[in-house]
Amino acid sequence: MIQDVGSATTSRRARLRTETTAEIKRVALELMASGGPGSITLRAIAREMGMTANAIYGYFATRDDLLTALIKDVYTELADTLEAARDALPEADAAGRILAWAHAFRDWALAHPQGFRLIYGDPVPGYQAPEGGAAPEAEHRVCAGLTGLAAGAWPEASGRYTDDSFDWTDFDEKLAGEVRAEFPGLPPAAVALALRIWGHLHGLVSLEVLGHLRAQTTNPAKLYRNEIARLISSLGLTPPPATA
Amino acid sequence: MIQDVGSATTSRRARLRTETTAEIKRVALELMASGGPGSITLRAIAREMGMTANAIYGYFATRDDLLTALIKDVYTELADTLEAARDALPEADAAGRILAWAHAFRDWALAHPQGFRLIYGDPVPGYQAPEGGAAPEAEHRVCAGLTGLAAGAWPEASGRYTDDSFDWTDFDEKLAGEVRAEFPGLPPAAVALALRIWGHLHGLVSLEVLGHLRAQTTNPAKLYRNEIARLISSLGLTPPPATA
DNA sequence: TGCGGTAACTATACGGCGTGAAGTAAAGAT
DNA sequence: ATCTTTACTTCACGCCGTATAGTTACCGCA
Repeated sequence: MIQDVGSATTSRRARLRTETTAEIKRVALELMASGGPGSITLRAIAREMGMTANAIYGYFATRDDLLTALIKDVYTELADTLEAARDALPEADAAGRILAWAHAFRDWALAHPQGFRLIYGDPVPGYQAPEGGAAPEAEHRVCAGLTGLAAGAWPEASGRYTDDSFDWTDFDEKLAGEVRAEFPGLPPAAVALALRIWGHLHGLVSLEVLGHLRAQTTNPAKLYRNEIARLISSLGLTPPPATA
Repeated sequence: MIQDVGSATTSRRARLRTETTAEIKRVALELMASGGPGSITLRAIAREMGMTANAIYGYFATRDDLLTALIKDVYTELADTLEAARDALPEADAAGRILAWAHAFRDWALAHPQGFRLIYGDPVPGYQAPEGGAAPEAEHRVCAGLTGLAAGAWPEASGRYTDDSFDWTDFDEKLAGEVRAEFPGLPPAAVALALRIWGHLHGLVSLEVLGHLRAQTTNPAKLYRNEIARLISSLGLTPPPATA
């Protein structure tokens, strides 16, 4: 059973440490999946791992630190999923990419409702997000990805947004810089469009996942499809034929 | 100091009971306003009232029951606010009513962020909403109010929604019944429109209030105004001139 | 006027929570 | 072989919701 499993560059200690950290997060996500973000508890995690709750303090300074790490991981996974769905279609297919992104978003949220709550809901009792949100990086990626979608649609859509009076100073400096570097010539109105798209998608999905739509419609999927089709149309693109 | 303050129909006991119930809720809302929904605690309420935590069990069977009552109250207050803002303008001014409703929604959310979290966020640790949401009635009112807005815009907007394939069975039976009674001739596509409008507004406002927009835009108000203007335009109505 | 019922409230207790302080045993470094 | 660091446990504190039992004060009725 004695064998060399680790690389030579990391010590055995560091390896064990990494593995234990990963296990803590894995167990925490399991608890969340079965009981919601509120059931992420140091004591429950420790119980599951055959440890004492205080042992976790060797890996995370506080429960909120653990939650922050989890939020970052889950949010990053969401961003990966969305970008993968978008990049499965050619850049030229602007409408298809928006459609793919939007459905990937809803599908992910329905498949991981507790993860969605963790990211977008009020997470847990007294959790306070550390300065400017827990996962600004992933949030930024999502926003930049949406701006990419808007940029793809801009040739057709720009004519409908000439009366917008947005300015680069209306947006986060870092975000604006990235967008201007990646899409030269794209006006600030396109970023506003991206954020509005985010609002549309997030609004319907969060209402659905958090249960506020259940009492109104029996067919949230149809509502969402309709929303996306109208969104694509409003950009001057051709929506795909409706499917049941 | 001895005087008759209550009405003859309610006993002194019942009066005190009502007052105490109201005080519990009032203190709970104060705690929420200062520390978020998570700091609504039976013990904290009792402390504030100079009582024992267990005394509250005489008024609410459980902490979740209290939370449910609070959600209902706050949601009802929101619905009142929205309807009042809408009804301040004549029915003929469809665009103005949508505008008023939308801004009342955001203004309320920004003025009562903790109330917004209570209603729309994941409320508190282990809170489980009792069968179909805590405040189905207020939720219904909001939805019906939005449908009223859609109905007001329908003469101008209907032409853009002829290709929608919504059916009355796509919506909650009770909601559909009310809508058909109040707005005869209004097609189910108008209810879908109302829900989509809700999604738009809720999406941007919840992103802003829950802090997910802060890292992207420095001017969420402008973004929201733009969203509403485009929404009104997309209905074939004339948006009001933009103001700073 | 007095008595019985009941409503309102307290006292005590249990288990669970995050977290701090102190101690222990094993692993690594020298 | 000794010293240091790491991983972990034990104990403790003050929070939490809530169950059970006991106490007090008021109300209606004789």
